[in-house]
Amino acid sequence: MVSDRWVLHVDLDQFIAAVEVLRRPELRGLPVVVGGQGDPTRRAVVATASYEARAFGVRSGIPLKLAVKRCPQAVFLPSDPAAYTAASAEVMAALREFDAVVEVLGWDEAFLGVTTADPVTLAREIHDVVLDRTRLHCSVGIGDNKLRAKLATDFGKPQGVFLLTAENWFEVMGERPTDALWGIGAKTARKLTELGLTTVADLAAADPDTLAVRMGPTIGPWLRTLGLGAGSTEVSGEPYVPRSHSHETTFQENLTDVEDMRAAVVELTGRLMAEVNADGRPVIRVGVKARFAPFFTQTRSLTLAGPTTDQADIEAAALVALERFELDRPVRLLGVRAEFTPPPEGY
DNA sequence: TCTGGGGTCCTAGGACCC
DNA sequence: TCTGGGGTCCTAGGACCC
Repeated sequence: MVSDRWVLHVDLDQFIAAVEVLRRPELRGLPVVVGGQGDPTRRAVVATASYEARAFGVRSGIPLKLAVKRCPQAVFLPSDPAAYTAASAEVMAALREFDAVVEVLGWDEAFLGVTTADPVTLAREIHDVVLDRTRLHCSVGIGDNKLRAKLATDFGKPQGVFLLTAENWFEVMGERPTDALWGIGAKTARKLTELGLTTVADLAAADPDTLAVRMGPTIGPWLRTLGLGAGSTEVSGEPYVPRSHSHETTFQENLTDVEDMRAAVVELTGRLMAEVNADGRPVIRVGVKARFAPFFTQTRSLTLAGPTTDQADIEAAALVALERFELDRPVRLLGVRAEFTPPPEGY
């Protein structure tokens, strides 16, 4: 019999830009670029660009300095995480109105595990309810597993619905490059090309043992399952248990004075402790990240003598890690990370 | 043009122990 | 004498995602 269980992937359209336009209606229809402090002369990258700005080649992740070159008339706005968190909560509340298991993936996306004979109609209802409750548009991907649902969403954008299953997998995805898959980026795609695997269909037909030798015993065979469109169907509504927290900052001017670096690490640790204390779980490991000029990143980390939430212990560990770098080079970024004890099995 | 910030998971080498 | 094998922990780095 045909199962009526489906995975839906809901993804808000240009979420951050859309939230900004909601509170500044005069910006509707204009190229809007959100990122950093909203100052395109500073070191920062684009968080989200409106569709109007994307038409000029402005995309997430590019430096603001490049964005302003490509689209000088764009409106640049500072990133306001609190506003996006609040809007996200409204979206997730709207999704929970449905008879579905909701697994939140980020500010602007979630999986829904549903049972229905008509997933397309349900997907349209989800769009309409989210729009009604939040005035934000979304797209919905429908799949017979999470991977296919996630990939389907992009074909539905904007404001659309797309269905991707075992039935149409190779028709839709077969001739696309491997990095169209969720989990394959530029580096892996290049390695696969060296193995003669350029398309999703190539990857699906590849020898798992060859992949294991070249890509690793776990990742190699897993890559082939991606090519086949296989994936988990388990949508979990369990509350998320973070494995770590971190804070990092890129300096507008590189630091060269070690005392300034120590002060930055102490400041970052202080901010980190606010979240550690909010979580109330002990820290077992502390790491420091340094990015040296021109753009070279290293990490140093250490396991604490025992699990602790003591700020002095954690700060001391961060400073020990900092001293393990060669600090006679200009530093453009410092970060501090705290790792918690792993959650018990089942999370 | 000069490259953010917050995360997750995997790999691999060396230390250490039996 | 110059040589094992397995298991686990620690650490650094890589890749990916939003």
